[in-house]
Amino acid sequence: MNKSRTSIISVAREAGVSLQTVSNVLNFPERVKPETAKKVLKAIDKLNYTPNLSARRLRSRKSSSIAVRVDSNAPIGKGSDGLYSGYIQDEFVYELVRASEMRGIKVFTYTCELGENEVEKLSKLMDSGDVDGFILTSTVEADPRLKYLLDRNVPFLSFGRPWGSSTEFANSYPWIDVDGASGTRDATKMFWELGHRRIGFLGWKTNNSHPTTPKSVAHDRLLGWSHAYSQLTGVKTKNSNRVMCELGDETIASARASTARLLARHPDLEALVCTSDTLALGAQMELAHLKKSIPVSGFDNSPTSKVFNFSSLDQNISEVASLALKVLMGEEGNSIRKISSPKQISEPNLIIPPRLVVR
Amino acid sequence: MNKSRTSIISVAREAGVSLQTVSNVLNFPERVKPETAKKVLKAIDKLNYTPNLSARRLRSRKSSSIAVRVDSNAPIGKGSDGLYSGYIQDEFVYELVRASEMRGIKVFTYTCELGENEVEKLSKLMDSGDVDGFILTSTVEADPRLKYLLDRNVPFLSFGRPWGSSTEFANSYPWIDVDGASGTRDATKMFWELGHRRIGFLGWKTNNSHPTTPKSVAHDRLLGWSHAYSQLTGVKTKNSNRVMCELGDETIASARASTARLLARHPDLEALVCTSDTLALGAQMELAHLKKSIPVSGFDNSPTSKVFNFSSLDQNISEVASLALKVLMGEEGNSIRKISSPKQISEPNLIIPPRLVVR
DNA sequence: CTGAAAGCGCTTACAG
DNA sequence: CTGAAAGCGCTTACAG
Repeated sequence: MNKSRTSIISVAREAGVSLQTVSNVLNFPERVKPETAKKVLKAIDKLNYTPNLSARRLRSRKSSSIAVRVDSNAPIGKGSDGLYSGYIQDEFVYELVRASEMRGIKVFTYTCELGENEVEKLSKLMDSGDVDGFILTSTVEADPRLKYLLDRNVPFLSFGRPWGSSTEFANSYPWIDVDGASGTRDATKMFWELGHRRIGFLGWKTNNSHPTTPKSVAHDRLLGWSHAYSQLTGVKTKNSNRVMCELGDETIASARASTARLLARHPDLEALVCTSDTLALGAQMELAHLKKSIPVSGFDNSPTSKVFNFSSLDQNISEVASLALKVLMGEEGNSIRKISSPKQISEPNLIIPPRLVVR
Repeated sequence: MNKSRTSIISVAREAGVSLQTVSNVLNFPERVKPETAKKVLKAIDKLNYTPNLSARRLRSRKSSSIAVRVDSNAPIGKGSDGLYSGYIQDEFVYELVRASEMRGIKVFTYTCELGENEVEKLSKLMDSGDVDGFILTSTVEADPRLKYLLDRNVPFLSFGRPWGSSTEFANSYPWIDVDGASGTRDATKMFWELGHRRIGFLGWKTNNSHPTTPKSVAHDRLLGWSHAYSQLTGVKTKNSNRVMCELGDETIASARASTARLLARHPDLEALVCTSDTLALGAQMELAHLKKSIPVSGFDNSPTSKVFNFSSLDQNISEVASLALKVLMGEEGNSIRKISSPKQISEPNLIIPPRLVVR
């Protein structure tokens, strides 16, 4: 275990240079003459030297670390509104850790159970010097985390846009999100191009009465189908679409009931765009039960969609994760930059279209 | 942002004591007179002081942190043998982080894609002083991680016992696991007590020809049903059980085919114990297709089992996680202890029986 | 039980 | 481009 004794001093001695030169090779290679650097790197390799990151963090006053919350999938209806499946959440954490490794930063995880004060946890993580910023998921309107982070000018990014406009933070913080409308639009067009003409929609309940700007994930995905279908059929009346659409809960049972109702009204239905893989599975089951064979599409491209072989929309979580870090850290490098003026965020770039996977 | 300037010095000044006393209050409260401690705590509270953990780690030479790998669920057949579902893996990470918070330690996450050298990553994490130990999942025979960790005397624990006996590490490292046999036994007994007499089994393929000691997760769960059913029926011949059993892959399609074959041979089947929730779902679907109504049970108590309303076996991941830390850190405290003699591990305590959830 | 000093291993000014 | 000094904020010996 003499490795733990290998410090920058031994490397400097081995290479015949000063401590500072070794430090420069590690942190500012461009400041060091190539041949000197080579000597140092050789010594590092020979001694199998790894910098002590606590010392580095203490002195440099930056942790090169971020924190992300991990949630349990055990309770049904987790997260802000129970709409995001655990699959996406867990993939996001994985891709975030992966992207962070490529950027040379570390990811701390923390949890927050019902009733716990998450702001206090964020605050401790910051004040202890362990993290330089946060990645938020499942934000809600007037989220106390947003207020805390904005007030203290703590760098962060939210995966998920601010829905609703009543919140004071509506467009004042950095976020990245997946373009739900673009996804259901693509699915609708795909079915149309395959020759299907009666294309229905299965979605989640939403309280909004069809304004043009989406007010929730549920509404966003509904609008994608609605607009695309109106455009394709040339029928502009909202109601004509509405009757080909059923909204319910994120459960198999709800999806089956919705599908049954939809087919009762429209026995000539030819395809079904669904807001989630769960709903698509429910629809597929009900269709099988009714001996009908029409294609369905889901959302998330989860293992479920692969196993049950229906088309789905891949959220490109890997790209979302690396873009998240780009917002936090800039084009490259491994420093989390202070966000002094959130208004600089170029929002149009932060809505990622999902990728249609046809099956 | 003057909070970042709040150091132990300001606290000491505020409380009118020396630095060391403040440090003692934080780390060894028993060494400090109660009234002194009270003064100090008051000052800490007033100044909203949070210790700088990098400084603490640097000086004390311990990180009070562990690392765990996070995996993607995107590829089908992930992990060592594709048997553990992503659900359990992700729940385990969540529960581990949760348990760690209660112990006052932090959890770093890292990833490892195919072809990457995981040992190198472990080594960097240790040598940088960022972690004191590891939690391993999905270990395989002759796992290079085991060799590295054992050789270097790095504290670690594996979630998952060492299957197979050919490995040189077979019983020489600390692990914790779920008792698969106990689970399928309980499910079998439950069906028996409900009055069912012809209880079949759906499992994963296994290469082992029924020795008495289980050689894999697949085999372990098979034996649980097999032994319990023999005992209940009084029939000791292995073959009589064997014919009520079908083994295949962890897919819906395989489960449906197995179920169809089983029912063809045994039209009088009354219940079906399955090795996983996926298999149970497949069985349930095939049974519905054949208009049969017999109960099935699965394994993991995943959301799938809840949604499709069949009995399942909860792996008690929360308990597994806190026991994992107990192995690493002892009964209480927040220090990861060096494992000098692995033989001390009391293995019988490390197999956790799953909890049968009847639906 | 409490205090003054040393030092963990780096990086950051500051000189040359 | 390189070097000698200072110091990040703690905890750990070591005295009293």
